[in-house]
Amino acid sequence: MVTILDVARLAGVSKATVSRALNGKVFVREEVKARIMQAIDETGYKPNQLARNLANNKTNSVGLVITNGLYNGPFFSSMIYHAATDSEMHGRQLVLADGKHSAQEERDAIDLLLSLRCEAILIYPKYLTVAELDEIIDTSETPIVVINRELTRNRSQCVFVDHQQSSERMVAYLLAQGHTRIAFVAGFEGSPTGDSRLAGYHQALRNAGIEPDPQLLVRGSWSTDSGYAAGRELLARNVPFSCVLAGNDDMAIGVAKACQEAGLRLPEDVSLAGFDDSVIGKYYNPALTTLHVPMDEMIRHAVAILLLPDETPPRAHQGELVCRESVVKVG
Amino acid sequence: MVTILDVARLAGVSKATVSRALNGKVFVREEVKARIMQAIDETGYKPNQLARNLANNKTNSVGLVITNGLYNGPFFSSMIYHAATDSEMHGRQLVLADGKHSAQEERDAIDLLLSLRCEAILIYPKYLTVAELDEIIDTSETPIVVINRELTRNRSQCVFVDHQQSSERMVAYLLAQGHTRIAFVAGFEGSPTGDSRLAGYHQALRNAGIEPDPQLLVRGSWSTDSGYAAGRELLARNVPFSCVLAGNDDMAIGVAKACQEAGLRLPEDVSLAGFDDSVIGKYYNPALTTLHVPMDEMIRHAVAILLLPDETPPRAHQGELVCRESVVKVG
DNA sequence: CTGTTAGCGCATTCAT
DNA sequence: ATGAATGCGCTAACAG
Repeated sequence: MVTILDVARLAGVSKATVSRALNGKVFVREEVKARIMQAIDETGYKPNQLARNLANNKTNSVGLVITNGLYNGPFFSSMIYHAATDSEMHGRQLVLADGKHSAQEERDAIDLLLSLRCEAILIYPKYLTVAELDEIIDTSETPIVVINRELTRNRSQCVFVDHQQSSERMVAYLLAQGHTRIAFVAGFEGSPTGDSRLAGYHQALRNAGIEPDPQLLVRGSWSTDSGYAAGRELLARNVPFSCVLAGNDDMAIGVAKACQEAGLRLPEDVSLAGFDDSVIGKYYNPALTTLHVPMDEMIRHAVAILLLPDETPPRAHQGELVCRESVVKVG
Repeated sequence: MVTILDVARLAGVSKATVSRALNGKVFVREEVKARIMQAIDETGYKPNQLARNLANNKTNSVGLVITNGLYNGPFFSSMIYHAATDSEMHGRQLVLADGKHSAQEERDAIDLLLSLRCEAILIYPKYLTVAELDEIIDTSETPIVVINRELTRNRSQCVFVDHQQSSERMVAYLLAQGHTRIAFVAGFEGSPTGDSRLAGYHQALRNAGIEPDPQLLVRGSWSTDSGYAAGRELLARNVPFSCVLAGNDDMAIGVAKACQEAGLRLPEDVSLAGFDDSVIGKYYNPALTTLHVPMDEMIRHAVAILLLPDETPPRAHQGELVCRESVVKVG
């Protein structure tokens, strides 16, 4: 491996001068600089970022922890996209770490990023609880921001939308369209996002004086496949409903498939809605009514909190109802 | 920052002993080890991976270069997913770098990963040509594997499928269904993948004695939005066709939207097919006929070439025709 | 403006 | 089995 010393010798200067010529903070005679550049060319020298980082005690990188199984699918791909874009905008490199399948592994992923000396860490938790996250942030010297959880103590270290309220708004809209028998495809049992959306569904129904029918509740696990399975389960129960609200768009599209296989037409026979506003919903036939989650805005905010803490006040993010063709008026 | 020295002092041993206790290659008395572990606990010591990497001259990481604008969308999300999974399977960490918007920036991304001392690099090129990639690989000491290009010299350093042949098979199938007026939505001008698929389309038509009609060719840029625009453009030309083949599934779904808006029913009035076999195609209504690209298999192979070069013979990857509902027989 | 010296935190000789 | 010394490649004082 060719090091800075090789370049220095070839150029007939000291290591320090090469370093200075490269980093440009201190002036180096043009003539010397030229010799150095030529030596770099000849040797094919590439600075060792590792050594540089160690000497500077900084890495210019931000870490992102998400559960591997979730990279797939439009939601997380959009998240990685924005995390990478925004990091680079601040001159930082994004490093991914896998939260895998347990709270412990999510901790391990954070530790890995910490040991890599990332300047800041972004986490979209799946298993770690709010209490655990608060604890981790309390004891961490490097800034950590949590996406999609409302923390108790470190309220400025998180970005999120109010899923329950969003869900209430969605259900209120469905009710306003005349639907009273609204089925709900929940997410994972224990998923805070899923639970909040479910709670919003229940709340909105009760606000309208409707007692939720447990027969109208099925569970999926966020994927399109699971939505399809949930849809079939719902249909097999043979209970009447005029509308299905799925915990996210992916599942909604799975439900649509199940309905169509059963000979139901969308939206004539059954209305359908989801959450997240993923790209496909816009192009699906019928175009999917959904609740937009401003991922771009949230990630931009999260990265700003990490990297420019003084200039970044906490602020709320709002979901937005997107009405398209998949929901029709009834009654 | 708590270092190995703090731990050593607290445990009343030398840095070397702590290091040994941690790495486990050399035996350390159980009793001493216990003291060290306790000291680690008390101090909250986290090894500095940077320093460790520098001392070891290895990083346990593999880099992935792709163009940022492409992270989005199911195709690349699946790629990142598999790259991360397979890397971790080999005990390596995935580091993303952005190829941005030019060949130079793709080079820069590689250089960044090189300077980070990644052990190996994976690149899904967009701007760099085969000749340039061959040149880069020739002069690089760290292994580089190119995804989705057939290299000229470094034939064992790339994984790809034959897009032209796949496309020919697809078009042959469409012809066999009785379609003779088949429109084609190409990708970027100059995209090797897009050009190969287009070439396959032309070849298959000529094989069947049909002269390609330029009126049936439109261009998109891989995104669903661009497919929609291309679809509208095609319809505006007012030329007859019974089938549209899009350069990828995303664009196919955009085309579908355009057709439906024009009052055409799928697949009764127009058949539709794509490439890639993205998740949504399976659930789309009608389910999309497509050509499966074995991304999982290709990435697994690529990572194996990088990390286990001796055990990994080069081999061809095959696309596979997936016939679903969006294409119907005519005539 | 440039050379010399001293670390950054850790792993790894060589001693003992 | 453990300690002391050395070096990984680079940057940052400190001199001149």
